[in-house]
This record gives sequence, C-alpha cells and structure tokens, in this order.
Amino acid sequence: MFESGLRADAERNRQRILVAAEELFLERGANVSLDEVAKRAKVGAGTLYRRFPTREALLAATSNERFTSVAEASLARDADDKPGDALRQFLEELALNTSVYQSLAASLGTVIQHGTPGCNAITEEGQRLLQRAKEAGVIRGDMSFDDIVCVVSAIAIAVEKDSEPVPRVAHLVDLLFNGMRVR
Amino acid sequence: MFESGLRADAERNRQRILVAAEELFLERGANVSLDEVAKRAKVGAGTLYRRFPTREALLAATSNERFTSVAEASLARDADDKPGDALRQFLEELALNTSVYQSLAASLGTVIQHGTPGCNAITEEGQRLLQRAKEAGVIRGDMSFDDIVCVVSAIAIAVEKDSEPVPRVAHLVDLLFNGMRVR
DNA sequence: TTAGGATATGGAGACATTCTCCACTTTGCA
DNA sequence: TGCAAAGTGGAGAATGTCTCCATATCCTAA
Repeated sequence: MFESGLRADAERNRQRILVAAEELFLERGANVSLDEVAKRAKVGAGTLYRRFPTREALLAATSNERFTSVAEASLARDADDKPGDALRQFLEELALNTSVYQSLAASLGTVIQHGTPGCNAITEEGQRLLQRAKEAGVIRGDMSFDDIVCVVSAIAIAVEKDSEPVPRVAHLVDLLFNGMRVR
Repeated sequence: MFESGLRADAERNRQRILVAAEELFLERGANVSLDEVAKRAKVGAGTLYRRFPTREALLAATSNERFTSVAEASLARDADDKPGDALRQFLEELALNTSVYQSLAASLGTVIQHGTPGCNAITEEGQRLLQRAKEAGVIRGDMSFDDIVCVVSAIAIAVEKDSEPVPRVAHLVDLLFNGMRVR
C-alpha cells in the first residue's frame, strides 16, 4: 500500500496486531488488556509495544481508516454545502466515529494528535471547515479547533452508554453548533 | 456533625482518608493509587475500600463540600438574577469546581450520581434552574439535565491542562450556553 | 466496672496489567 | 551463501486493585 519501512515479516505482524486490536476493541471496548491483543494477534508483548508504544498509538492506527473516510467524505461533500452545513455534518460524523468502541471517546484528544494520515486528515479538514465558516461569517471568530475536538469528545463520552447514540449525538452537536453560530 | 452511623474510631478513620485523598488529588490528580491514599491516611487498604468501594465514591465524598457550596450559593443568588443568568452562573461555577483536580472531569457523570448530599444538591439545583429557565422561555425545551452535565464535563476536560482555567471556562460556558438559548 | 457481641482494622497476598530486556531467530542484501 | 541488521517472544519486574480473615477496638447492658 504505502512505504512502511518495515521488513516484510514485521509488516505482517503489524497487520495482525491491527486486526486483533480492532476485533477486541469492538467486542470489549478500548480498554482491553494490550497483552490480550498481543495474544490474539499471536505475537509477543514486546512486538506489540515496539510497534505501538502506547494504547493511544494503537487506537490512532485502528481509527486511521475511519478518520480518513470522514475527512474524504467531507471534502467530497463540500462543494455542494453551505459553509455552516459542511462543518456541522463533519462534527456529527466525527462524533459518531468516536463512538465506535466503548471508551475511545475519552482519548480522542490524545489520539488525534498521533500524526497518522487519518488523524492529520481530520485535523486539516476540521481547521479548513472552521476557517471557511468563520470567513463566511456564520461561525464566531473566537472558536478554536481544540475547543471543537474537546466538545466532540465530550459528546461521544456522554453518548457512550446509550444503546442508540445517533439521535443524541445529533441533538448535542446541534447544541454545540448552535452555540458557535453568529447571532 | 450529622448522624454517620459509624463507630467513633471508624468515623475518625473516614475523616483521615478524606483529608489524605484531598491532598493527593490536589497534588497529583484524581488517578493517584488508592493504596497510596490509604498509606498517607495511615490506614489499611481494606479500611479504605470498605468505606469507599470505588474511586468515584471517594471523589464524590471529597467533592461533597464544594458541590454543596455551589448549590447553596446558587440558591442564595437566585432571587436577584434573571433565570438565564442564574443558570449560566451555576454552570460556570460547577465547571470550575470540576477542575480542581486533574482527571476529575472525566468522571463527573458517574460521580454526580453517588447520592452524597453535595451531589444531590447539585442535581436538584441544576434541575430547578433548568426548569425555571425553560419556563421563562430563555432555554430550549429539549435540554435535559444529563445534557448539562455532559456540557460541564466537556468544559472541565477542555480546561484541565490549562494553567489559568478561569477565562477559558468563561469562554466555553459562554459558547455552550449560547447554544442552549432560544433564538 | 466489665464481659462479650458487634464493629472495625491492617496488610499480606491473589490477581491483573503494563512494559522492558535480551538471547535468539529471520530477513534480505552484497 | 554468509552475515549484519532487523525483528521476535515471553519471562519477569513494577505497579495497581481489591479481598480476606485473624486480630484489635468499641460500646452497651447488666
């Protein structure tokens, strides 16, 4: 796919770890024991920690594709939407994709700074949308992207135990977005 | 003070645990090892766990006085303020009091359900203010108290690493309160 | 005052998790 | 094909949570 810089066997192991982690995160949330991830991936603990030094690094890696899709979908949609709508939709999708596994939300702030392509894409797209909405005069000038990430992660936390997160996410994003608007 | 139902020695130990916990939480955040709290309180681990079965229970206990003051101050202030202002002020103070130690904010939702007098006072006062603001037509009808707790904890999380939280709390409360308002 | 039931205690240790270290294996280039 | 570089597994050290129960302490009723 892309230049990994890893030896072939190492890259194979890396993929096995990602598959095992994704499975376990889905089954039992983002707090499962990392040794257990290693075990399911049939890899030693050392191998896992060498490749993903922290839980957040692993979460960033398993979230990579989802985050990339969110950013790409937003870019694709962009031309048609008004600046405000585009930002709003983006926030909602980001919040939903931060609720895919239990306990991921609490780490969003840390995870998103991990420099994986998906995380960078989210950051860039978010900043772009924010900037654009400000320039169009629909969003208050004093909003930072950090503020947004933080509120989105709180929304995802709040919604975490709900059996049907979608409507509540919509409601809370609505609230947040409403507050960001210029009156 | 009030009927604790505990034997005199047990009550003494309980107080020592609270003092030690408050100190350590202030120094090193809400995630310090509970065995270490026990050690500083000069109490066995068993004693600590018997009195406070979970970390959240201990956090609810150490937060009890602060939460009580917030609720009382709000009640006292109430007569003078407009419904919107009263709620807004309450949110700001609750957020500030949820930032007193590192990592408390993430547990606010759980902590607040712990049935200590302070937690109950916050819940009751918050619900009352919300109701009143809705009746006055200043706040959207679809806001729940849970939403408010979520918003406050988001703000507190956002502000957690800041050295000077007060202005940022004000900004974020402003933002989210704005979102809650009826247009 | 004191006996004795009720209450409370400490801290060793079972268990879980994180993370490191290094003797050994595998890879892939020259 | 040989060998340096890259990678590996998993034992075990370090840390934290939480339980269990022999022992100690309280407090009441006689």
